[in-house]
Amino acid sequence: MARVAEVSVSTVSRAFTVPDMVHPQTRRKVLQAAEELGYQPNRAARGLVTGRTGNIGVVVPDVANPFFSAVLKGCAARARGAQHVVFLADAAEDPRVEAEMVGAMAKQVDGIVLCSPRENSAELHRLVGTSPLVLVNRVEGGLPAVLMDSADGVRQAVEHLAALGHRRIAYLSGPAASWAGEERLGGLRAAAPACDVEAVELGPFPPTFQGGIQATDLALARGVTAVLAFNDLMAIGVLNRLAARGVSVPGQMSVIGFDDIEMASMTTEPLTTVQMPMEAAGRAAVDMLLDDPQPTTELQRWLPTQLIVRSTTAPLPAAPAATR
Amino acid sequence: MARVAEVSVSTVSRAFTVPDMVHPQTRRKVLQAAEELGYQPNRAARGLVTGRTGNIGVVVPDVANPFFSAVLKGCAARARGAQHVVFLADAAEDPRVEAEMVGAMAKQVDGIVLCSPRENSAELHRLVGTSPLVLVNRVEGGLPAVLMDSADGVRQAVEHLAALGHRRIAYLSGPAASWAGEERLGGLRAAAPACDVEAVELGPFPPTFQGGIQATDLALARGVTAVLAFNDLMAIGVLNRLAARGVSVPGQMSVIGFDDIEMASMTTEPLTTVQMPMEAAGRAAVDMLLDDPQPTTELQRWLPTQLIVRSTTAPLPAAPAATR
DNA sequence: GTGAAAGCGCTAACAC
DNA sequence: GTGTTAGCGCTTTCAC
Repeated sequence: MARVAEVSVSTVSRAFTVPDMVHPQTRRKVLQAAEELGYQPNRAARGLVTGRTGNIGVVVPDVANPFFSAVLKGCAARARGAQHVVFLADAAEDPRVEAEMVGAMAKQVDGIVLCSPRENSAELHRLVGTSPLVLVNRVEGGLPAVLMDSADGVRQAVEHLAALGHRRIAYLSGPAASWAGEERLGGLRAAAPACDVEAVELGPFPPTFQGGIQATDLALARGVTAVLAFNDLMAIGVLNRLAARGVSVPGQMSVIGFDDIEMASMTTEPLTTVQMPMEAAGRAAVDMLLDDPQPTTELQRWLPTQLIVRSTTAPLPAAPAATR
Repeated sequence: MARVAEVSVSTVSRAFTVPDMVHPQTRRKVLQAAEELGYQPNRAARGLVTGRTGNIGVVVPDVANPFFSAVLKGCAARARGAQHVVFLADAAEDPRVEAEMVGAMAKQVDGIVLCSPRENSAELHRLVGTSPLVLVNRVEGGLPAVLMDSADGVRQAVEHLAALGHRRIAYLSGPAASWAGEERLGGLRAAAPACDVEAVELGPFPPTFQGGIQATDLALARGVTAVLAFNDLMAIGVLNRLAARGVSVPGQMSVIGFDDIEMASMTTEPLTTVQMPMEAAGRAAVDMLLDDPQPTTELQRWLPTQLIVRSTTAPLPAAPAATR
């Protein structure tokens, strides 16, 4: 390459890294030679000497889960904008694999985004030594993190239902160990009394379609007029089971989900849901990893959630006029 | 590291790459020191000298699309099994980005899996020089590829409908440029006459929920008794529109989708669909990239598709007994 | 079985 | 502005 362009290797290097430092004419010569040869600087070799690889790692529990693939998409988009490539690790929901993958990527990336890590506190802190880390959807000690304000989402949902006249609603919780789940529960316990509604906490249930089915019968037995599910998948299960049991939505029962996976708006009854900004979270995480020159910046970045009202929520027929 | 273990760097290297070549006792010493220091060989540096990076690249048009995230998951799983890590590129449905990403990854990977590449033939062949390539869901010149037998899937679907007594069915085509679409059309044109059914080709439509809505009215106007949609997303749109227009499924109209994205089985009417082995395709692609010592192996790997019959297809009420 | 030395492709001083 | 040189962390001859 250097030979073809008739310059030294350093000039080639400079032409790519600090273009203003080489004579415009020389630069042209180099770039043209590169074009002909299809030459591109070897990023791995570059990383070896600069210490910066131009790669960022992303670890998710399951790529096929739309929640995580959305985060991943956000990461990929921002990484590309910053001329970085992303290293993906699918941890298959296994904490050990998670740690192992972080190790494997560590030396090859400038930082790692860990989505909803399943590992325990100690293990997590051990990994920090390996490579800069940013957590998504989990808080842990003093580690930088991107969080979504689930608690506020719950508040919005509860206020919405209360305004519609509902006075007794069920919350269907997801996995017990989930950080987001804790947050939501907290939000619920704060919002319910404030809105003068009674919250019936049910669960934990698996955060799946089946979990929703299972939860529905319990909710029905408790005489609530509205249901707030841990996520959209569960909410869709609820919708299904309610239909099967002849309960009309939103006539007899209002239903709200969480996450807003795309398909939730496509069911026969478009689902009222609390939207989680997953792509934005991915982007924010990469941002924190990359343009954080001074580590004194805010350690946690909170992203707002937003209630999207669709056709599965409606006023209670017997509800008094909203004058109050 | 070498100092801590009190051996030379070469011995450390050997302890990791050719363990049998070092004295068991020395090996223990090295491994133990590595454990203490949390040392792991730098894969990038290793790649520099061996020429093998231990990375494989995967580029998809859109990670958030469940079809591609499934393929990606397959790739990631197999890569991990082969001690490789995957480089992900989300091309954002843009052919130029696709090419650019291939270039960026080329020197850093042992091979690249290109999923449903949007680029033209010439560009694709140009990229081959950069790095070993395996295509998924597209055939192109003499390039190695993993394909799913869509044509056969259509045959199964048509046979199924024919056996149920349907004699006039609509096929809702997706994007005109899609290779898989061409395949399916071919399968349709072969299977329909053979099964004595009349196929009404409609479209192209966008391969989305909306596309399905749009297509439904056309299909209804053509007096068909069954519909075969380009993919599940469209099929769900169809289901929706049919419900809105008061057409009962499967009573008055049978509906079949393609892909089997997970959610298709969760709608109120679980969708009959032709299942595409997306994860398997990802695994196969990585296999072809990695354990292909002799490039004379089969160039194309065909994966079977399978019709999953669920509740959106049923016999035509007026259907004659299947004696014929 | 182990060490010394060369070199993978690149960047970063340091000269000129 | 440009060339020379050292060296990033590793593997791989080639000695011993």
